[in-house]
Amino acid sequence: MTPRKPPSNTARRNEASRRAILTAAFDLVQEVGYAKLSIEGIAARAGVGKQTIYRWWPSKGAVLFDAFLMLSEQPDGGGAALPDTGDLEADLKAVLRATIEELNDPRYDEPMRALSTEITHDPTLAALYSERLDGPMRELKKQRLRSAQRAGQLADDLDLEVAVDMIWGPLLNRWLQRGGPLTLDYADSIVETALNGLRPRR
Amino acid sequence: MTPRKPPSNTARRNEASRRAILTAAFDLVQEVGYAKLSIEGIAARAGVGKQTIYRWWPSKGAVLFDAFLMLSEQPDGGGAALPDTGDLEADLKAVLRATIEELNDPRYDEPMRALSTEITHDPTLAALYSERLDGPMRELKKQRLRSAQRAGQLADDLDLEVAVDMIWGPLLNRWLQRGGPLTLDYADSIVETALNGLRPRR
DNA sequence: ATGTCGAGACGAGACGGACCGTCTTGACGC
DNA sequence: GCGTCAAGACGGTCCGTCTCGTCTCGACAT
Repeated sequence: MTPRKPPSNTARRNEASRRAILTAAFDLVQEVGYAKLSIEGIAARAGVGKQTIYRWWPSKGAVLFDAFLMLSEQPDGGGAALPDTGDLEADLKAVLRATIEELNDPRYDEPMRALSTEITHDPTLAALYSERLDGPMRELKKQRLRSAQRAGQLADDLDLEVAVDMIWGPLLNRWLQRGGPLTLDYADSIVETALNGLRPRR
Repeated sequence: MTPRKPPSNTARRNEASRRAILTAAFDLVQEVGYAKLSIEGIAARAGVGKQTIYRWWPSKGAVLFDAFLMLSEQPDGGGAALPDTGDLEADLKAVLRATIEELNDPRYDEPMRALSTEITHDPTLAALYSERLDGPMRELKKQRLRSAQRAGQLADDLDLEVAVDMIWGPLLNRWLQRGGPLTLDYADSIVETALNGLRPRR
């Protein structure tokens, strides 16, 4: 029984193949849709042997995840902060509007749906996503809310985890479940309603 | 060229087979998971020919949808209303807690995730879901909120569509994306925060 | 009423094709 | 020489279509 090391020997790894695979996966899922995305298709599109994919990734979802990871690490040097003009409501509306436009962009819609689906059905991938992709972005959101909280614009005893869910949850849920059109007005309504609450204010 | 009627000839349809297929689909997806759910498996489990499934349903998702439809139409005579004791906050907490316990129930978790995934990737199925399953439930929610609105417990100019999203969206999104544990405390926090808003109240 | 008959739905499963995940080959680079 | 690489063969599963022989049903004639 050979011990068979885990595939952590990343030294000899071909970086060009890795990038080609991730790019092919992202492009393919957008073109053919989640249901018809296959490892064979990714390998063919990337000009790569199937074994090269199976050697380095445990599942289709893991490939997709790394594709997103590559895109998210690409821009500047790390995490740009959310806008902080002092006007919390305007800042949140701007961010939510941008999110909506990204979700409505056909280049990202299908790939993100695919990743969401993999996360839905794979707790391991979900943990990875929570740590590497959603986590940092979520931290930025909480940071912006904390700033507002210090300025007295948010309740002192507010649970920021819940607050983030209250603002982005409705949006993401409507998008994933196709519960209605994602319009800019909708973004504004969410922000206003979240900030003011459902009860009458006088 | 024979006119060949559309398959609306439901008269000759075998009701026993239909029920066996839907039951098998629901049970199987729970046992083997969404990824390994196959038409062949459903047919075998139901003791039915594959063609009988392909004859009446256009996709695996449609079968799953009908399985949920059968379960939802099973209980009493239609739509039981949401509790209305006059205490909106308590009523909403009770409903959300019940929802959480259902989402945490392993008998329903996997099947509902599967249906959600199909909806995510199939707009036709999403429309059907919105009309036949989510729609009626959503109507009950709005009805309860309207009652509270008339009692002056909710803002007069509140958009009830947005309000429903604000209350149930965060919960469903956290569940689907595995963004954290679904606890009863979380349900309470959502309700309280949604009602009061993020801003300080004085 | 009773018998005949055609149309469909039915269970079963054969069929070609797509993709799975593993394994083998020979070339290349460290 | 050893591990990765591209390429692709391999057995297996499931796809969606199709072909069987059986059955149930309704229409029509007797």
